[in-house]
Amino acid sequence: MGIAGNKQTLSNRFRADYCGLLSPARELSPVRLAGWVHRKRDHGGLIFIDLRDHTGLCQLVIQPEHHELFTQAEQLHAESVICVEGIVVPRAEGAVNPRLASGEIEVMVSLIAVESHAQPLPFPVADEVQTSEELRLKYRFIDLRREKIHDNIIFRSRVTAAIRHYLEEKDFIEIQTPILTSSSPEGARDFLVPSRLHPGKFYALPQAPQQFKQLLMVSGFPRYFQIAPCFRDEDARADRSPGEFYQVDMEMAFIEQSDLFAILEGMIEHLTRTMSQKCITQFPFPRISYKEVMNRFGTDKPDLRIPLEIQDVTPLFVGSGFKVFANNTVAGSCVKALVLKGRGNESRLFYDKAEKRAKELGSGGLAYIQFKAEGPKGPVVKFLLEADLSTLKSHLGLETGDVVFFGAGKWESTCKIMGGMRSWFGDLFTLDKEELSFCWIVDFPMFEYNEEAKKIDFSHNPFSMPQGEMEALENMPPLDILAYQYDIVCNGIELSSGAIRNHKPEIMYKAFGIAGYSREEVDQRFGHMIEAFKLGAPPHGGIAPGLDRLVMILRDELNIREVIAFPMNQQAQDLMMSAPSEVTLAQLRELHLKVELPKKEEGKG
RNA sequence: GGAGCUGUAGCUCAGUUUGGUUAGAGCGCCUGCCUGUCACGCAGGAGGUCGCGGGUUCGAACCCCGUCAGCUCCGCCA
Repeated sequence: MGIAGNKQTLSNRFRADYCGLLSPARELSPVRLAGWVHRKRDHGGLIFIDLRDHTGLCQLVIQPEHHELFTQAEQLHAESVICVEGIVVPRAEGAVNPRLASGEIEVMVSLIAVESHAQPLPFPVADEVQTSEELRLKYRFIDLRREKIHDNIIFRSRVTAAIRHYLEEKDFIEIQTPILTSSSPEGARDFLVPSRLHPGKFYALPQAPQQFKQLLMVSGFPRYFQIAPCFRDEDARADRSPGEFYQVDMEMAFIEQSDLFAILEGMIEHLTRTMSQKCITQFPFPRISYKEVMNRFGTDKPDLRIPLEIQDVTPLFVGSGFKVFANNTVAGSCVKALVLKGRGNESRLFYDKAEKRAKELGSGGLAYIQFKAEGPKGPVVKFLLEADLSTLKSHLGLETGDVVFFGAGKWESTCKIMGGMRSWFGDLFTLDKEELSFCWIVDFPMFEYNEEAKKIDFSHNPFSMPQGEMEALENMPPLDILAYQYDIVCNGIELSSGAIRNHKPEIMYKAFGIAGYSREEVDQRFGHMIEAFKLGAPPHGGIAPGLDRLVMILRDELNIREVIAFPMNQQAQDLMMSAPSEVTLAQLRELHLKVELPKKEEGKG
C-alpha cells in the first residue's frame, strides 16, 4: 500500500497505530494494530504474520511461550481480520527487510482478537496474479484490497481533491445539477427512467450537464465546475466505460477560447507536477487545426510521441501512369504517403501484415515501395516511371533502406486509414510513458455533408459558435465555416471536447437553418435554451475533461476499469450487484410499464 | 449488429498441432513435521461434468457444428 497518507490519528479500542507507519522511532513502545492477515509463515515453533492495513504491511511475531496465543495464530487464515497488541522491537541485523517500509522493526504480539475469520478466498490478495476480469468484478471488494488498484482509487481521490482545490482557487463554483432530467434529442442513446406520477412519461439521465451549465452562465455564475456523472447508453471500449463515467465539467462566462486553454493548461500542469513524475512535452500545449491534424496524423486524437508523419503526395501523381493514384488527384480526394525510415528490407511478412491491417481499417489495399540497394521494389513500382520515382524520393526525403506506404481515395477516409497505419506502426517505436504529449485540436468544421441523407449536418455540437459569427454564416460556403470547437488530446487519448457556445439566438436560428431546421423546429426542440438566450445571456464556453481517462493517463493504466471502484463489464452489467436485473410485476405496474421481449427465432441458427 | 482471441482443479496455467489406459504442474485447501522467515521449508492427502449441447469415431479435453460467457477491435459514442 504505497500511497496512503500518514495523518492517521484515530486511537480507539481497535487500534492506535498503523502498520505502514511503524519505524524504529517507536522501538519498545506498546502498539495496538488492526488489519488483514496478508501472509502467514508458520515455523512450528515461531509464527510470522504480515499484517496489512490501509497504510501498508508490518511483520508480527508470535512466540510459542503463550500457548493460547500461539494456537490462535496457528489457526489464522489469510485475509482474516485481527486486532493485536504488542511491543515494537528492532529486527536483528540481517533480519531487516528493505522491501518493507516498516522493515526495520517487527511487533512482538501479546494479544490477538479475531474480528473476522476469512474462508478461503476465490483468488489471492497477497499474490497479485493475473485473475480473470469476471472474477475480479464479481468479487470487486476483494480485488480492491490489492495494492495496485487500491492505490489507484486513493490516487483518484487525491486527483479530485486537487482539482477541487485548484478550481476553487480560481473562483470556480461547484454546483450539482439534476440526475433525473429530460431526454435530449441529440447525441448518444439515453437511459430512461419511468415516471410513477406521470404515466407514460420518462425522465432521462443526463449524458452531460450541458444545458444546465450553460443556463448557469445565464444565471450569472461566472465560473462553474462539477465532478459530474454522465450517462450514455453506448457500447464499451478499453478507455470508455459503458453506461456511466465522470467528467470534470466546467463552464465560464465572458471568455474566449484562449482564456479557457490557459486555465485548463494550468490545471493539468498543476496536476501533473504535484501528482506524478511525468513530464509534459510542450507548454503551452500545441494547437493543431482539424485539417492539419488529419493531414499529418490521420486522426483527431494523435499520439504525438510516435515519430511518424503522413505526407501529401497528391500533386506528384497528376496524370501518373498508375491510374489508381492518378484518379485520386481530383478535388476531395488525395494520395498520402507514410515513410518508415530503415524498414525497406523487412521480410515479405512485414509488408503483408501491414496490408492486412490496412484492409481491416477499410482500405482496398496498401501500396508500398521498398528502396533497396538493388533498386526500388514493390507491387506498384512497375506502374511508375523512373522520373516519378526520383521526384518521390526527393519530395519525401527517401533514402536507400527506407519504405514508403501509400493510401489513395477520398480525403477523410484516406487520412483515417493512414492514421490507423501510423498508430499501428507506432508499436515499432518505444514511447516514453513518462512523457505526456498534450495538444489542442482546434478549428473543427461547423458543418459536414451527410452522404446518406444528402444534406448538411452539424459536425459537432450545434450550440458551438461559428467562427466569424453571422457574417460567416451568411457569406461563406457552409462546409468552409469553422467553429470555436476544440478537443484536448494526450498521448492518443481524447480527454475532452469543448466549445465557445453560441449565445445569440439569431445566429442559432441561422446555423440551424443551414442544417435544414426551420425556426419552428428549433423552438420546438431547443425552445428553453433559445428562450433563455433571449433573456440576457453572456458569451460563454467550457470543456469537460474525462476524470476516468485523466486518472488512467496519470497512472499508466490501459483499461478504464482499473481506475473505477465498481465498474461494469463490457456488456454494461455489474457482476457484483447483478445489475441490470428483473423487477417485480408490482413495481412495473406502479410505473405503468409492460415488458414485451423480442421473440427468439425458432429453429436453426 | 459484425470480427478476433480466450474458456481444463478454488486461482494461474500445461496438455489440443498428430484422438488412445487412471487429465498434469505451481499456488491455495486438509493432515503431520519445522524457532528467524518475509513468495519460509519438508512429507503426505483431498480436490475435475476439460464452459454447455449435439455430431463424427471402436474411442473425444483434443476433430466438426451449434451455443453461452469474458476480453479486445469495428460499428456506436463528447
